[in-house]
Amino acid sequence: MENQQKISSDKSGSDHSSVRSVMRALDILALLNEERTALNIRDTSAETGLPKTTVLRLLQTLEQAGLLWGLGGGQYVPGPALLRWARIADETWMFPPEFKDVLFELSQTARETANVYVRKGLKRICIAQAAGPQSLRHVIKVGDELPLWAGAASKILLVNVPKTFLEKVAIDSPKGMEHLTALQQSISEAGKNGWAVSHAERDDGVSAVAVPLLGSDGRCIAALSLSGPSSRFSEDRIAVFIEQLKKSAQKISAFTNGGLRTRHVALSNLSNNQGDK
Amino acid sequence: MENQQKISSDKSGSDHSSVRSVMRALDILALLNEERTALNIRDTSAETGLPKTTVLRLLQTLEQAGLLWGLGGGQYVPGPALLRWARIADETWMFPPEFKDVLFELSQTARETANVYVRKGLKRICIAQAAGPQSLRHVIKVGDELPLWAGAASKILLVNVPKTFLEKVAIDSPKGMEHLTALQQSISEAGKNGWAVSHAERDDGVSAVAVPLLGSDGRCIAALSLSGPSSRFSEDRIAVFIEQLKKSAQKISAFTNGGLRTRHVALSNLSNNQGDK
DNA sequence: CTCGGCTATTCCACTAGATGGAATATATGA
DNA sequence: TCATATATTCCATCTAGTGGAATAGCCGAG
Repeated sequence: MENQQKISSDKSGSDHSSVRSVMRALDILALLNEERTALNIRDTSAETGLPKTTVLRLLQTLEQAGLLWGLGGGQYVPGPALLRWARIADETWMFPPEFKDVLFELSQTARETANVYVRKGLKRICIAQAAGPQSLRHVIKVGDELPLWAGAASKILLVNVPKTFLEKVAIDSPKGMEHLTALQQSISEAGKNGWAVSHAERDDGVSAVAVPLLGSDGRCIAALSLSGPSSRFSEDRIAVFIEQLKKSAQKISAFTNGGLRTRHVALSNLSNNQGDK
Repeated sequence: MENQQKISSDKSGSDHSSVRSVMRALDILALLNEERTALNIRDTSAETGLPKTTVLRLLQTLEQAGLLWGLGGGQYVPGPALLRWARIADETWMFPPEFKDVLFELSQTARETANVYVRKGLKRICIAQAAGPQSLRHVIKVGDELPLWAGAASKILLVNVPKTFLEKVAIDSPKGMEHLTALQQSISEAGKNGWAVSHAERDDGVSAVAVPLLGSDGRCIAALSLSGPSSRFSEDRIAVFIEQLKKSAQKISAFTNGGLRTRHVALSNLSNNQGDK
């Protein structure tokens, strides 16, 4: 469970067009995770709501592409082509070692999980993380997509976006449009304070604190957050977290010259995909 | 160049069906590699032969899925969803550390690149490798797909496959069906000897030696090879290589109990996807 | 060994939806 | 400013993906 990330359900700003079969195929692929490492036709069909015939065809296609490896008997496991993508992903999204160091250090001193998120359409995506040392910890993995309508990091990422976009975010939330005012409220606070907190907004019992990572132009390019069980996020600890986060953010800005970048693209270029032109 | 790996051109045994648009989308994605980390419409259109309109739509679809990240202005770079794939790939295709150790050791003592290949349809795929120490070396990356009609490793992987399958392999080669007899010849030799060599079969100036990795049932589940410039593959060095390869293969068999496996699937299960039932 | 239930796989008529040519907008540079 | 090259939108056409139904294949129970 937990994996409700049907990609195609991403009714984002530019949801039009998009080749259906491709989306479907990728949705199927997205069912895989660390626990679920094999797909069969019946379950896949049930989980996607697609007719078995269609599922079969798509699975076969993915197999031919090497993304899945068919074991026969309707069993499909992650295929070797993924290794190629892994290489490219690691290559492209490789951050300077200092970056990881700072993240790790932060997770250790705060004793909570540290994450970095960027905004993408109506989602935020975890692009880096360091797990906290405690056995009860918040687990988010690199590459995971989370909604933008909840969480401390979201508030940071939404500072200064046009209202039209906020409306889309609100619609995406369970409460729908009613969520808009609350959203605006907390975002403007985040903008004023330079940090944001959240308690059980998406998951029960999970709290988080986040601060922005700023580019050289002063614009927010990503959010740095600490998250864990609400029981460990008391008022005073949060104050401490904020200081630690700010310190870490500063360190990162320092060695990146305000230009956190992937292997080939400055991250600041990436924040322009909202649906606004 | 070098990257002629149009996935859809894989007219393998079960080439039927396959959703075209999915294949096309993945073909486009496959244009990316470590050098080429951005796609625009014109080039992509030219390289795939697809009309620009179609390319645009597919790129947008891939963007929505998070596999590409649109920078605007027709520029697309690898997206964060790849990170998720990378995680799954690493998780699934993780081999025991000893395996890598043996590979590395082999590459150092032989001073050539060591690779492990498995067969998949009409291709062989590199699933592990350790680069040789010399500056002039043969470079194959994990995840790369190579043809089955050439190379020492191919011969090893094709021992004991039905003739009908060999015919398909031959057809896949540049020489077509004429290649069949030569293929059968070298394969039967490989079967007898327990090793195989190749000189400039696919790339000019590249030679290789390969031996099988055997499963507990004695069946070949993968090929272990050393490859490099032909100038360093003289008769006597080859003899040495064979010994080193055999020794390494034995070590691997030892700690894997003849059951080299990915995280969730024994590799021996994977060799059944040929087109034979 | 056979039957019953379950799942994968093949078949095929239908039409949703992908396609791509042409027109338009946008950026770049002279 | 115009010229050129590229991205992007539009829409009539008809391919090719779809999914319901029928078949084949696989256990496990009786």
